[in-house]
Amino acid sequence: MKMEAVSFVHKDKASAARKSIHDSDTLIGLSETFKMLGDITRLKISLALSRQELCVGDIAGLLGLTDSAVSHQLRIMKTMRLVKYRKDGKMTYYMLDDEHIEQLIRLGVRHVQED
Amino acid sequence: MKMEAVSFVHKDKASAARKSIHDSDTLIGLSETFKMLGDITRLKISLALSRQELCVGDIAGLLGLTDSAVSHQLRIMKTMRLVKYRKDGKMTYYMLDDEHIEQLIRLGVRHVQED
DNA sequence: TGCATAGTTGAATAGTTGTTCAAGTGTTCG
DNA sequence: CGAACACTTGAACAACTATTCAACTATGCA
Repeated sequence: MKMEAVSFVHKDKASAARKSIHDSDTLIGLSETFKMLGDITRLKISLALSRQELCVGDIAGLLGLTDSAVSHQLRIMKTMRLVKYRKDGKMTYYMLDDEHIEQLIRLGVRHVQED
Repeated sequence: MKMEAVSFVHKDKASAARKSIHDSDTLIGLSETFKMLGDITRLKISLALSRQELCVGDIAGLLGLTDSAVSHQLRIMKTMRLVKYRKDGKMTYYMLDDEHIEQLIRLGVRHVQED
């Protein structure tokens, strides 16, 4: 017989756990940041830009993708503030927008390579 | 006139960038790790488990999901080594498998909350 | 043994996402 | 101006993925 819609086996643990979960906005931002790095193309782009700015064509050549595919991803990464850009004549140079991204990748590498 | 299939505007920068890109296995592992945290349900589960172990039903109750949905995600997280578990009678208690995950989330929060 | 509880699993479905292709913008240079 | 270059954009398609539902296993308890 259930007296409530949601029954917990461990009410105490559950309420402690609830405190660990951030507000909805932070949560959505967090998952979107991880989603950005969860795609292998965007991850490669992030790594390629970790040492220097690059133009779209160079990224495409480097990763074996079309300019269009790269441009689409860069647009997403731009709106998510992973990259910023500067224009110089015909060229658009992209660079990482945030030092956290590099730290996230470095920490991720440790997770993957240990064990 | 193109003399090669792939032409770079900046050959020097491109070759420098190439060095920043990890081997294929690391890259795949990395993107899969980020993909795990990129889903908001798995992210919430990770956060819920960041302070204590929980059973499937409590996670489901906490997050407003069915046991089944949680179980499916936990299976994926288990194979990706994000969580481990112990069985005690009817119950299965899940916990985080790696301290890197918590660090990744903390770093991600900084990225999201700082402008 | 029988029944409730706790969780797992497989199939199906609905939604999301990454790439491609074709067409477009804006800039440089002769 | 006109052609070439360096992207950008929108639509369409294929692939992937998260949840649901129903059926199933396994344990505990009366």
